[in-house]
Amino acid sequence: MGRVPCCDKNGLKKGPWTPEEDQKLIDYIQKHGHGTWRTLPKNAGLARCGKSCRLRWTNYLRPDIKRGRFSFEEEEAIIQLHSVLGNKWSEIAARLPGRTDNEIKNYWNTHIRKRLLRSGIDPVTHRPRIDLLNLSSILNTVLFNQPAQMNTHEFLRIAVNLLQSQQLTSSLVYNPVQFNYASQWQQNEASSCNLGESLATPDSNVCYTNNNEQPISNLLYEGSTSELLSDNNVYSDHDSVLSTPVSSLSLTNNSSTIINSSAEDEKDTYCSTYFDFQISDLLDMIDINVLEDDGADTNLETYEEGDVIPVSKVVSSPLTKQGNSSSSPQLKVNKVVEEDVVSKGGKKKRKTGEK
DNA sequence: AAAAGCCACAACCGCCTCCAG
DNA sequence: GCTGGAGGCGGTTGTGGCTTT
Repeated sequence: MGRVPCCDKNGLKKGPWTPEEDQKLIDYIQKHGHGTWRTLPKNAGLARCGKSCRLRWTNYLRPDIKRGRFSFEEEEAIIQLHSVLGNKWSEIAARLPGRTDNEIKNYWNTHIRKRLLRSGIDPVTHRPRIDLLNLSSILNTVLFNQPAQMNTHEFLRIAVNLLQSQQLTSSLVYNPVQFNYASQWQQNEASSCNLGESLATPDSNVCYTNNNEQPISNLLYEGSTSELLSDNNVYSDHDSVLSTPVSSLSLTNNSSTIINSSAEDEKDTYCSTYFDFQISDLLDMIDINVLEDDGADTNLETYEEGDVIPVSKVVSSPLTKQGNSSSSPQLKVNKVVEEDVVSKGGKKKRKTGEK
């Protein structure tokens, strides 16, 4: 009773496939089909087990496999499908023609998952991470019980989470779609920017740059969702996207965007900056301005990374606010977000985008 | 130039379900 | 109805290649 074992593990080759082995497998399947994988290796003259042949074919050699970088649409689909299906890679792959479950799984683990984590999103639940949200209570404790000092990183980490936790549902930061426009931007070589629904924030929430002049919707090219952006009151200081690589950030209590400018020849920098825009990244890269007393710009003090900020002083007075913003507390980040160039292999190159 | 660090991904491992025997 | 192999699937790891030091 029972069947012949799939393969005798003794003497069967393991490890990377050689071009010769690949060609044997391709030739055999093109002529005969794969049939039963158990018998295929012997018939094809391969010293591999059937399972290894099946994986090699389905994950790599199959002619309908789409190789190369995941597109914006594919990345968006993966995130959305994962939020519904979880780690059902085969089901996700079934909805992405030409992509294998293995490829999607790898892409998730090496790219998307890390980005979600860095932005405070639990990659399993697609919701804000509880451990980060709890920082708001820590901040309250600091404020009301023991005025203390902490460095820039600690302060920002707490303050940002406090502000965001007040408006979870509409917060860009907690919407995984935030990555979409980064990818879109990169895909189109800085010629378009799809901010997506996640930027559709209430009218009262305003993001500003140093020189509020142009709505950021003016910067958008094809693929933009202008109808969602028209009331967002997100501004930049130039009117052309090609000459306005965005490289700094403003935060409000429930919306955010990247704002600033640099030279046209820095399009790649622009892309990279967008691509890696994360709140948590910013904490390592920025200066902040804090109003001393009544909100007047002249009273701004600039803190450098690593500086110690008296938290009680900062939060007891209004955080930086400009223009016709709402009365919500704001934290204004004036300085540069460094680009984070993703390299092929090896460490990431991190250059300063500071002008 | 060499060593170390790091990343991406192909491939393997082990478990589960299905179904032939 | 039971057994155990095939196929499918998700998790994990090994390794080549690139960057940094």
